[in-house]
Amino acid sequence: MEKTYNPASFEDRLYRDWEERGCFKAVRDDDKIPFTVMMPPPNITGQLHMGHAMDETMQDVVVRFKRMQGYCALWLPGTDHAAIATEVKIVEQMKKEGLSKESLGREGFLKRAWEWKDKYAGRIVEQLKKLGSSCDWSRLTFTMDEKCSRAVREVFVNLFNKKLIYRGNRIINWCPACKTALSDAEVEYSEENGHFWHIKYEAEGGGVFLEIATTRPETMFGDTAVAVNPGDKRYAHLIGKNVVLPIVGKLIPVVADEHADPEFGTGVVKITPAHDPNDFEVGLRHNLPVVRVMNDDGTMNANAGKYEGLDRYECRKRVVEELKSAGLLVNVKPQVHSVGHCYRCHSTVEPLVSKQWFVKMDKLARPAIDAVTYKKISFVPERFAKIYYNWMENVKDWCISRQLWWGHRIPVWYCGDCGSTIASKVDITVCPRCGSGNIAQDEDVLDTWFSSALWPFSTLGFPEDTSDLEYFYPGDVLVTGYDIIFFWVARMIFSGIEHMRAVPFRDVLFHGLVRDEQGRKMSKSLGNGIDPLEVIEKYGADALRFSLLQGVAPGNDMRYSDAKVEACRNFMNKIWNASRFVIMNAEGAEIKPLSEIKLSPADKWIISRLQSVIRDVTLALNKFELGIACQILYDFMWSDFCDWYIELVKPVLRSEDAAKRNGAVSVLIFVLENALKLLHPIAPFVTDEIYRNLPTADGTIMTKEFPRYNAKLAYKKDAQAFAGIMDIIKAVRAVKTEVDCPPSKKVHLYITTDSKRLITVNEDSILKLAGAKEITFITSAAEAGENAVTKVLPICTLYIPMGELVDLEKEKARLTAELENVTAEIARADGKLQNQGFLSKAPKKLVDAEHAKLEKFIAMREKILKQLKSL
RNA sequence: GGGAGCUUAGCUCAGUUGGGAGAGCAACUGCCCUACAAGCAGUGGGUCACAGGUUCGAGCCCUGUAGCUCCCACCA
Repeated sequence: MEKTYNPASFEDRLYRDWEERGCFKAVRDDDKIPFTVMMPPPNITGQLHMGHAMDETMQDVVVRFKRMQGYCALWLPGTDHAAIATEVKIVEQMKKEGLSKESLGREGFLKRAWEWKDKYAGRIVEQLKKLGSSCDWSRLTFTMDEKCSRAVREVFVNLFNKKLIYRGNRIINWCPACKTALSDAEVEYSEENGHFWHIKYEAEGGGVFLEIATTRPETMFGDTAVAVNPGDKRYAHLIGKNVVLPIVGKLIPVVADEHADPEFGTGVVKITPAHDPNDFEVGLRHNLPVVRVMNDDGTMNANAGKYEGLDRYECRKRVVEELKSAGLLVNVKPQVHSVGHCYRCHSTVEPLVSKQWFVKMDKLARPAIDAVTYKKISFVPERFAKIYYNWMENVKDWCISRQLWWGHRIPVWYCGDCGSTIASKVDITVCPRCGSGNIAQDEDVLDTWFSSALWPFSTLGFPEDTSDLEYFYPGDVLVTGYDIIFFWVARMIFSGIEHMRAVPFRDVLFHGLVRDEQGRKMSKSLGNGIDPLEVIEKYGADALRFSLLQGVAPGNDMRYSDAKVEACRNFMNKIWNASRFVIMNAEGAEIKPLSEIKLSPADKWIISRLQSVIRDVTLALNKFELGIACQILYDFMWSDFCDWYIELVKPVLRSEDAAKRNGAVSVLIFVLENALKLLHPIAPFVTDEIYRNLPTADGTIMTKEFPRYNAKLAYKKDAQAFAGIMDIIKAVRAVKTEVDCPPSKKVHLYITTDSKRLITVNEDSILKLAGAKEITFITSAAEAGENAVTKVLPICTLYIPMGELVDLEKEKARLTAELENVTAEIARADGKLQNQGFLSKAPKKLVDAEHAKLEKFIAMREKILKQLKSL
C-alpha cells in the first residue's frame, strides 16, 4: 500500500471491478427480502451538482447497508427528459445557429432533441459513477423510454375513462417566453415593486364615475364587468347598470359579488375573466363573456384595438398615457405585490384562459392524504408531512398539457368528422366512432412530472404484471430534497395508490439544500456552484461523501466548505494509515479466530467498543440518522482504534512471544475488518481498497455481511475496568504538560494499592502510553518522596515525583482546585439523593449510579485532604 | 394572513424516547515517539436567543417574545 491515501489511484478501478462482478445487479431472489430505492432521475440537461451528490450519497449509503444486511437491494437509476427545461435549452442552442422550432418542424426538432439526449444523458450517468453510486445500471431508464410511454398512456387513458382527466377552458399560468401552460407548482412568486393605477370608469348616462385600481392596466381590454360588494351601500344603486370601459368605449355591467372587498381600495373591482383567476370565478358566477387580450408570446391581440401587436409592457405604458390625457387617471401609487415567474426561464407568467388538459385532484388527493396520516408512508423528518397536508388539502386541478414538442404527446385524437375526442393507448388512424380517417392527435405534450409520477412502477414494467413489479413494488425508501414535495413526492403517492392500489414507498427521507460557504443557495447566476467532480478529483469521492453526511441532521440545509471536505479526507487518510500499519504487522503472522486467543484487557476493551459501535451504527442507519452514524464511526476509528488501541498494542507487536504477537495481530485484523465493513456504505472506495489488502480478504467487501452485534463479545466489565487504566494514562500525560515536563521524559509512578491487580496486568500499557519507566506500589504518600505531584483517581491515587519541576505552592493550589471540584460533585450528588422526588420517581438505575458516584467522590475527597495535609 | 425551521464554544454544526453540554475547524502549550505533520499529547473557551410554565430533573416538552431563513395563500 502507498504511504499516503491517494484515492485517484484506485476509485475508478474499484468501480469498474464492482460493475464487472455484477455487484450492483438486483435480480429477484425469493429467498431474500427485497429492498427497493428508486433514484430521483436527474434531468438530462443537467450536470451533477452538490445537491445531486448529497442525494445520491444518501441513497447509496442506505442501499449498500441493506445489501450487506442480506436484502435483495435494488437501486434503480434513470434520467428525466425534463420537458420544458430541455426544450428551452435546445431552442437556445438552435437560436445561435439561426434556427427555430418552426423552421425545423416537429419531426426535425424531435430528431435534434433525441440527439441532445444521446449526447448528454450519458454525461450525468458517468458523473454518478464517480460518486460510487451502486445502482443497477442494467435497468437504467429514461422517462421517455418505450416502457415509460406505455405506462403514461395506460394511466392517461384510465384516468380519462374515469373522468379524472378532462379538457377545458380554464385559467392557467402561461409563460410567454416558453409559450406553454404551467401548473400551479411551476410558478414561483416574488415580491416586486409595481404600481397601483387608479382609473375612473364613467357610469352609463354620464356624470358619475367609479374609481377602480389595477396593477395591470393593459388587461382592461378584457374587462367584461366591474364588481362591487352586494352589501356596499355606496354602490348599491349602480348594481345592474352599466359603465363605459375607457378607451374602448363599450358598455360593461356593474355586478354584485362577494369578491369585491369594500375595505380594499375603493371597493370597486374591474373584472377580467380571461386574465385573473378570481375574476374568472366571478365571470362564471355572473355569466360574463371571457375576452382574451393577449397572444401566446405576451403581445396584445386584436381585442386591444390599436395596441394590437404591442408587447404587454409597452401596451401598459401607452394605455396609462392615454388614460392620463383623457383625464381618467386619478393617480398612481407605488405598490409592492407578488408576481409569478416561470420556474424554468423566470419570465413573468400571465394568468390567462386557455384550453388545456387537467387532472381532477379532489378524489385522488384524499387517499394520498390518508396514506401519510395513517403512516402507510412515513416522512423523515416528520415535519414535512405538514407541508404535504397543507398542499394536498388545498390542491387545485393539475394542468398537465404543455405547448411543447419534447415530451410524451397527449394520447388523444380528435375526429374532424364526428367531432369525437378519443383517448387511446395505441396510435390510431381511423375514428373508432365514425370510421373517418380525418383524425388528428392532440398537438401538446404532457407535463414532465406526469411521467415522473409513475416512476416507482413504470420502471418495473407497469402496466404489465411483471415479476419485478410484484417483487420490488412497493419501494422502501425515497430519498429526495424537500423542494420537490409537490412536484414529485405528492404525485407519486397518489399515482401509486390510484394505479397500483398500493403506496409507492414506505419512508421518504428528505434532505436539505447544499449551500455555499456564506449560506447562499448555489446557483448558476451567482456562479457560486461547486463542481462535485472537482472535489472528488482533489479529495476523493469518499471524503466528499463523508462531508455531505457528517454533522447534518435530516432535512436541514448544510453549508459546503472545502475545509470540511479536507477534514474528511484527513479521516480517510487516517483510516488508510492505520490499516497500513495493521497490514504491515500482519505479514507473516498467523491470524486466529478470537476464540483461540488469550485476550488482553486492551483487546477486550476494543472488542467491547466495537460491539457498541456495531449496535449504534446499525440503529442509526435504520433510522436514517446518517450524520450520527458517521460521527460514531469517526470517533471509534480515530480515537478508540488509532489513538488508543494501536498504541496499546505496539509493545505487544514487538514482543518475542509469537503467540502474543499473533493474538494482537488477530485482534487488530478482526476489529479493522469489522470497522471497514461498518464504514463501507459511507466510504465504499477506501474501505474496499484496504479490505483487498487484508490477509483475510475474500473478493470485495461490498458483498460481505454487515457486522452484527454479538453479546458474547460485549465484555462490559472488562471494558469498564480498562477505562480506569486509561484514566491513569491520561492523568500522567496531563501532569507532564502541567509541569512542563517533555512527554519523552520517562517518569516513575507511585501508585496506591487499591487496584493493584488490574494495574499490574496492564503495566506495560501504562508504561508505554504514559511515558513512564517504572511503577511502584505504595501504601503511604511518603514513599513517593518529596516533590511528587498527586492525582487522585477513582481507582487509585497516583504520585509522580517531578524533582525540581514541582512547585510546592502550585501543587497545593492544584490540589485545592481538585478538592473544590470533588466537593462540588459531592454536593451535586448528595443534593440529588436528598431529594425525595428524585429517589421515588427517577429510575432505579440512575439512583444507584448516583449513590456509586457519591461514594467514589467522598473517597476521593478523603484522599485529596490527606494529601493536602501532608504538604 | 397561515405554517415550518433556525438561534448551542471565535467559526461551521451535532445533540430523536427529558437524567451530569459535544465534534470538526480556529486558538494556546509541548512533541518529527519507525502507520499517519493530511500526525501525536495536553489546555482554554458555552446563563444551550429571551421570559414564563410542566417536572424530582429541561438544550430537549408546553406557552409567549425577539431576530434570521424558508414554504403556502392573498394581493382588484
